[in-house]
Amino acid sequence: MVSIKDIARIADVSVSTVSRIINNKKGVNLEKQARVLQAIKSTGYVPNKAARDMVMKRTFTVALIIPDTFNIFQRQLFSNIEHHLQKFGYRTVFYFVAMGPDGEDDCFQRVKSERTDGIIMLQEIQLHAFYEYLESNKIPCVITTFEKDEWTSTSIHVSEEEAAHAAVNHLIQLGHRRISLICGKRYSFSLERKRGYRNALEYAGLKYDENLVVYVDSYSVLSGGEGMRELMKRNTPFTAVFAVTDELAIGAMRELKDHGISVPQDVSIVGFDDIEISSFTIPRLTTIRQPLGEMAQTSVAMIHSLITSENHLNVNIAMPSQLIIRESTSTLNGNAQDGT
Amino acid sequence: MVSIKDIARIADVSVSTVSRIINNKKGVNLEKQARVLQAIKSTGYVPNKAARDMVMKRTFTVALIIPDTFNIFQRQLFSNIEHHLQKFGYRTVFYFVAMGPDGEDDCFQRVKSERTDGIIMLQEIQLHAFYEYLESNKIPCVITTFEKDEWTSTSIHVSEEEAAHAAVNHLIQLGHRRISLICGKRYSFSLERKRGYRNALEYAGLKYDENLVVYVDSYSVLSGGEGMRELMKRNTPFTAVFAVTDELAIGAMRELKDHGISVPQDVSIVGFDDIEISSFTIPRLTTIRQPLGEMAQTSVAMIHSLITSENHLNVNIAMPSQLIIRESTSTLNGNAQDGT
DNA sequence: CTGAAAGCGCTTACAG
DNA sequence: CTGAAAGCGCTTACAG
Repeated sequence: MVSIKDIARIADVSVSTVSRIINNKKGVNLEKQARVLQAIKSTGYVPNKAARDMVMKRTFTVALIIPDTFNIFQRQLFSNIEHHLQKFGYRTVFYFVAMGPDGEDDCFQRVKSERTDGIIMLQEIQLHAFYEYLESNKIPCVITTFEKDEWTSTSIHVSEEEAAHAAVNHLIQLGHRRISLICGKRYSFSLERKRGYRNALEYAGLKYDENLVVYVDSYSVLSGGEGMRELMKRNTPFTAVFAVTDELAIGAMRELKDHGISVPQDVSIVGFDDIEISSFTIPRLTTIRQPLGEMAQTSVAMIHSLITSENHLNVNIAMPSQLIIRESTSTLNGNAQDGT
Repeated sequence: MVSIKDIARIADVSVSTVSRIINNKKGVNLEKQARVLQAIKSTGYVPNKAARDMVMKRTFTVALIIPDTFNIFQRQLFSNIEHHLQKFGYRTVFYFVAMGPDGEDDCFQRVKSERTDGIIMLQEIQLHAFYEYLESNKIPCVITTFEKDEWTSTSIHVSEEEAAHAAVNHLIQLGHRRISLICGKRYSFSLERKRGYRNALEYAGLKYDENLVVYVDSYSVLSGGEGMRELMKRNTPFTAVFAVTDELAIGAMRELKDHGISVPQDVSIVGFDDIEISSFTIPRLTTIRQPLGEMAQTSVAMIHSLITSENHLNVNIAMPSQLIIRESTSTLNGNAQDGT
């Protein structure tokens, strides 16, 4: 494996000047520069990243922390972030963290051992020591898709509660009164979306009914089906449902279809996230669009600023979400069924 | 940032013995061991990966090369691979490569600079120098989801052509004679699936008709819709379609629906890959299942073996695929329309 | 069993 | 403008 010494030898200069040329420092003899460039070209030499990282105490990479069970929205988001990061010259390393203390600990070990320049978190981690570490070592960190109250950091997110409120209110405006909720207990986004659901109900003078809410284990299409099945078993009539993610909504629609219940004629349904596939389902899904591209772009702009600037001013950015009305919701009319 | 020297000082031993303890070498005084373990615990010390990588000339990570436009199947696959890699103690670093020479070159620079222990390729790269580099530096590499003829390496894949043949033959068995193809020109898998389509037709004594095949730019749901739109413009009647990926098929189904054409009553459709969502579409999609889990597992088993063993025996593994019949295909009956 | 020393491949003051 | 030297944080022979 060719090293900087080889280049120095071939070009008949010192390693210092090779290093200078590689790093575009000004003031090198043009003739020598030509010689080393030639040597680099002929050998295909590329500096060893590990060596450079060690001495510079910078890695030019940022870590992206995400749940190993990432859903489609998160996937679209991290693709986007990776792309922007690359434009800024950063590499991205993904830390997929498994549920529970062990997963978090693995992640923590990696941040300590790999020393990335910064961190973007798409998932909450509980481990207290983690935040202490970031703080005491002044490691730039931006949180995206949620906020963390106990920890001041810059975060980029949508007003989950408000957005969910808008989704449910859409259903209420259409005349629905018995609105089910499919949600989960993990991750703050679900809790907040549930709160938005509840608020919208109360705001409209509707009673919150535990029988109309079902909790599922994950936010996948499969869970959406399970949630709907559970709901239908309960014999509590409903004419609309708010699913806390699009995937859940898609699974729920599938299950309804299997029971001969039509969307939106019999039951209206609204999701959350506006993932790609949601404009292609049959029927197309009404949902809340998160400004994915903007969130990604802002996240990397912020992490870059945090990495390169002296004063770490933390900001909390709430981005606007938008209700996208498509085909899965309609007015409650006379022949709407009970969904049972 | 605490280093090995700090631990040595705190525990009052040499850095050598700290290193020995960290790396679980046998034969260290138990009392000293206790002291350094205590020091490590109290300081939260974790070895610097960059330093270790440099001196050991190993990184304990494998690179996963994938197209930056990865589709859902590829996403499921790389998630799976990452997971298995982790079980073997490897880290995964993703190289998303953009289409074209620049993208490939970036990727090549990264493999040269980051020196991963091995490489798993989910995407073909053309650059000749790349393979020369791998070869001359004896860098283990496994290719998954395709084969590369000019380059002997271990590869894991499905018999694309055969599988496509089976998909189209299913349509033929159902009585279809005018079968469209939605495919692309990029990536070998599409070419091979097209070949399977053609073979199946000829095998059944059916004529291959260019008017029935449409080429799309990507393998996304969006492109599926575009392909179908194009097909319908041509006024060439068809009663069935084979889409080279599930996403294409899903997009095509959506487009048909918009034109009031029912699947499978009017037109039958079969996809390829069996991505998760395909069991939840309306109607559920008939498709070819690739043994995703097995492919992932085998890929990492092979790369691990290549990394750890002396003799690099290359193997070419063809895994079985399976036709999954669901709701999007049915027999051609009297009232089937022409699809125009 | 254990420490001092050399070395991995770089970058960066420091002289000249 | 440029080279010799020190040093980054590790591991691994090599003595003892």
